Formats: sequence, structure tokens, C-alpha cells
Amino acid sequence: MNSISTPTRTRVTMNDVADLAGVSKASVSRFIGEDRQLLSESIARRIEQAIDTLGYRPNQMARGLKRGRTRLIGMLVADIRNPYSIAVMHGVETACRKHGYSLVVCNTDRDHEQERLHLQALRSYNIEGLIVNTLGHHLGELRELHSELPMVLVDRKVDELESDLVGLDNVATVAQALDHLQQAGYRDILMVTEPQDGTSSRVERVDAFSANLANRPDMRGQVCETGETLHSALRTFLDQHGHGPKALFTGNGIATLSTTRLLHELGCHLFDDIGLIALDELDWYPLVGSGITSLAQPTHDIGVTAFECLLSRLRGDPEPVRVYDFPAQLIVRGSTRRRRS
Amino acid sequence: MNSISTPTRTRVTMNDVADLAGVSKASVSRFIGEDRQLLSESIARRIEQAIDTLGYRPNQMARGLKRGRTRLIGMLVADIRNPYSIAVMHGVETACRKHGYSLVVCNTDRDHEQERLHLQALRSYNIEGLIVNTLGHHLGELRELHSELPMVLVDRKVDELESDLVGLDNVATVAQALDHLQQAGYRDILMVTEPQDGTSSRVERVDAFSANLANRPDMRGQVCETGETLHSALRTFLDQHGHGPKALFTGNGIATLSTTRLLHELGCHLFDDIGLIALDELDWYPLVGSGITSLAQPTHDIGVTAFECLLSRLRGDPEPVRVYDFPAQLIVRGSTRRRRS
DNA sequence: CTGTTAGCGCGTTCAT
DNA sequence: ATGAACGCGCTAACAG
Repeated sequence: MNSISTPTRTRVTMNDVADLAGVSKASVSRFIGEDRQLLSESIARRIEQAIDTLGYRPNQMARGLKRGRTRLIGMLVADIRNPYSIAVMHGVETACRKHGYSLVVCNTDRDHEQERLHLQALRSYNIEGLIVNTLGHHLGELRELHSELPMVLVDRKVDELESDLVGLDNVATVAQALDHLQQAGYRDILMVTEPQDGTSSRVERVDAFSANLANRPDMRGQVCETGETLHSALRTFLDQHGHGPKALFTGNGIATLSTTRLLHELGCHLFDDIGLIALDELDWYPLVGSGITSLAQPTHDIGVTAFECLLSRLRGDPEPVRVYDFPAQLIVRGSTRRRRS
Repeated sequence: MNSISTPTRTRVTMNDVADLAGVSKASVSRFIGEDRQLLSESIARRIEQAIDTLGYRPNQMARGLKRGRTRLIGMLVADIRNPYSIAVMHGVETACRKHGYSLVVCNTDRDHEQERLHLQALRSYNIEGLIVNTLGHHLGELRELHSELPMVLVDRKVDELESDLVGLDNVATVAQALDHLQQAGYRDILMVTEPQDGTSSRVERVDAFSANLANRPDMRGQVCETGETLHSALRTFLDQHGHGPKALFTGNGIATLSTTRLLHELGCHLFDDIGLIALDELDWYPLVGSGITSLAQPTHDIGVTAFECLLSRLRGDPEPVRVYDFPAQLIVRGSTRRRRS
């Protein structure tokens, strides 16, 4: 048995197979490629035999070098610890596997410099396509890449980058949220968003919030951000009077977590003192207080669609840029079942 | 501007750079490699110039083909939606990035056949090392791979595979849990585990639980599994009498989620009716009832260590197989602050 | 210091 | 139906 520390055995190559089978490399190549039907029965059998006595596996990198197909897809993620990103990634990975692709995951931790490094790395791996879920600064690098391979944006638009986009229908979803809140009797709404920072989905949600409320004269809306100021913003909101029952609308999972934590610390009785509807569904929402009402994104489908979109481009789909807007699904829990007062 | 759908521009190659700079490929190779100091000032400048007017990036695959170094690490994960796996992956990814490696993530969704397919794919990509967090059936493929490259197991041992292992010190952690429960006044403990299925960490935790309780005559312990039977097991446990204050001990994040959900459905007043200590820390633990006491694994460190272990092997570390046992950190919350009765 | 040459593992003509 | 020869983009061994 070989030692752990010295994995020294050299990989078995196409030549080894050819030698053992007593044929040429070309025949082996045909066998593992699409041209298997061009081989005689006897030679095919000998090759097959040789392949599995040797445990031969074609080297995808060498193939890629020649044919330009590495069966590798890159995914650039801003925050791998965001449940949304994970869920989408799971969808992407599933689709990849189904079609024989593998996934190179690059997490930037919201750092622009890391994003640049990752983009450079990805370029060097001959990936066939790229899924982008970041702010997309470094337009130069992105364009460079986009001129070489198909790209699809997830959740976040990137200005001046003409690319397919798959994400949530933010306008419709915000409308859904406000419809539900209004119907449940809430009148004074505070939206909590992560700092927008040019993240298109956040901007769209906040804009849709304001625009939509303009058409609901009996409701009032305000917006605040997560971070240092959230604590005082919440406190102020809770102390205000006169605009009717209050509810919070959190713009994504992170915002929901921060907000719920603070409510908890502020000693709110969740959710009798105040309503809450959250964009994004997390598995612990049923467990907090009387349960958190949410608008679930079809994250798995979003991931699958992103990959399939890429695949279609790889196969030469010449259509102009497409936008996939998915709807959200409302899940009603205790946080919007207003107590009769 | 080129059309979205036809990313046709061929990649700029080392030859292009050499031509533009009026030098040989070898010089360009030296420039981008370790041998830059062997170049004259003037030629280096010309190459540099050519590189960034052309936007040249070396093709890592071609380099890998020649040198055997692809700067690619594979990670095989059983369940990408498990928060533990994500957290470890984040650590791995961070360490990868720091050392110029990229990560190919393979999720098996607990499916043996998918595991096999992924292993085959990974072999074809000339990855330099492999991090394994699955059951590791398909011993054959694993051994094959292990004979070609360094491997490190995370959290789960694989029988008959001699490989470095990084994970939690399960025995010490279980002791910590029981110490805490005992000290907090609990006497009747039900451990909830996911089905063991030969997963070493689960087996170790359950075994440690039983063994440890054997030395605590005033305490009683039982074990049950998540799934269909959990509901009735919990109900039975709650209805039992005579062995003193009751607490649950959940063996990982998934078990905690299932258990808490059921307690919620059963109408328990969390956590006055029953204590709870959870192995693994999740971000929503503070929010449920009076908060869930947990034993946090140093997941980030585990991931980083896994990668660094690999790296050390890649650099020729000849030491025998190592096992890294990390300690857990106790975080006390309301779920083990027993109400005076 | 620099260029020439020969592969790395494989796909693809082009003959045969 | 099969094999020989060349090249993918790059590194390494050898000259000079």
C-alpha cells in the first residue's frame, strides 16, 4: 500500500490504453468521444477492456485545450453565507450535474479586490460560462470575459453590461407585500433594507416600495437601513403614534435576521407589538414568535434557469438579451395576523 | 460592440504576446513564471506592455498540462444546504483564495450515484487535492484518487481510507454538553440525532453520549432519530415522569431544526417545559423562545485547516496521517436556564 | 540573458 | 475502419 504522503503514481494516459490494447491513440480517442460507431467491434472491445483494467479517465483539461470545452462553469458570488446565494447555488449545481458540468465557486466576501482576483482566475481556467451574483465592479474584466464566453447575471443587474438576467420580479413582489399588509390592517410601514450600494435588486425594491405606497393614501411608508442606525430607527418607529397599526417589511434574509434580533433585544412581544413580512423564506421563520410571514423566492428555479440560460447560449442561441422575472410566493404566518385591538 | 450571443473572439495567447513584443514564447513564459529575474529590463518592459495592451491571461489549463499544477482544489460535499457544510466551505474558500487556488464544489445531495459521478469528474480536472465531506462509499474511486493526490476528510471518517482528518472532538464536546446540562439541573436527557447511516461523527456522538452517561448515575439518557418517528418519540419523552428535569440534546443543526419545529407544533412553551442544548451554532438560535444554548463548532477554522493540511501535503509533508480534533465553544442561552420549580 | 526544441494529453485532419 | 502526424497553450531542457 502506498504511503499517504506520497501520492506519486502518475496518471494513466491515453497512450497507456492504446499500448495495452495494441491500437493507436486515435482509436482510443474515437472510443471516448462521439465517434465510437466508427470502430470495429473487436477493437472497441479491446479498448474498453484496457480502459477499465487501467482505470483510465480522459483528462478533461487536455480535451479542453484542444476542443475548447472544459465542461466547467464559473459562479461568482458576493456572499456565500447568504442563504439566498446558497439556495441559488444549489439549483445551479443540480443543473450542472445533470448536464455533465462542474462548478467553480468563487466567493468575493463583498470585497472588490477579491472580485477582481477571482475574475482573473476564472479567465485562466477556460470555463465555458459564468454566472454572476455580485456588484460587478471591474467592468473591464467582466466585459473582457463576456467577449469570450456567455454570462448570466443573477439577482443583480450590472450597469452597462448587456447580459441575460434572472431574478425576482421585484415590483410585483413588493406590491404583493403591501397588498397583504394593507389587507391585514397595517397602515404604517417601515421597510428595512441592507445598504443599497448600487445593488440593483435592493434599489428596485426600495423604489417599488415608495412608488407603490404613493397609490395607497391611507398608508404611510418609511425606509431605513441595516447597520449601526437600525437600532435607533426601529425604536423611533415603535414610538411614533397616529398612523395606524405598524408593520415592518424586510428586504431580504439578512435584513430579517438583523431586524428580528433587534426587536428581540428591544423586548418586543413578537409579533403582537408590530407586524412583519419578510422577503425571502428561511427555514427558521416558523419558529420565531408566532412565525414570520414571508415572500419566498423560487431560488432553486432561479439557479436552474441561470444555468440553462447559459447552456442555451453555449449551444448558439442567438436571441437578444433576456430577462427572467420570477414571482414570489406568499407564506402567511403569525407575524401578519394582527391581534384585534 | 459584439453581440451578446456570439462571444466569438478567440482568446489571446502567449504567442500573440510574444509576437507583439518581438520576443520568443520562452521569454513570455519566463515573465509570467518564477523566472522573471532572468530577463533583461528592456525585454521585460516590452512583454509587460504587450501583455496589458492585449489583456493577456495565461491559460491555467495549459500550464497544468505541462507542470501538473492546476491550482484547483476539489471539495466533495454531501449536503450543500447544511449550514455546517457551508460554513466549512467558506473557510476552505477563504484559504484557497489566499493561496491562489480555486475551488471546484461538488454536491452529492446524499446520493451515492452522484458521488460516483462527481469523483469521476474531479479526476478528469487534474485537481491538486480533494476535501471530502461525504459518506465516502465508492471506496475504489476514492482510493484511486488518493493514490494520485492528497486528500483530507472533514467531519466524517471513511473506513479503510488512510487520510488526514479534520473535525470536532466529539467525545469532549458531548462531555461538555452533559456537564452543562447536569450543572443546570437537568437529569433526564433525550439525544436527537439524524439517522446514523455509518456517518462517523454521528456514531461517535451517540456512542460518547451513552458512554458518558454511564458515569453519571443520577442522570438518565435515551437516543432517538429525526424523521417520521421523532414526533412520537418526543411526545413519549415529554409524558414520562420521575427522572427529574428533562432536556434535549440535538446532535447537529438539522436535528435542532426538526426538533424545535416539533416542540413548537406540540405546543411546548420554549423553553420552560423542557431544556435544549444544540450541537452546532446557527444564527437564529438567539431568536427562538428564550434562545437556544449551543456548542459552536469552529467551522471556519475547520475549513481553513482542511485546506492548509492539503497544502502541506502538496508541498511534500511526509508525516503520517494526522487527525485534527477541534474543541467546541459553549454558548449559554435561555434553553438551559432552568426555571426554578 | 535569450531563442529553439520537445513534449504534457488529447482531438483532428489526412492518408491508408 | 485505422494509424501517423500535427497542434492546442504552455513549460522545460538545451544551446548559444
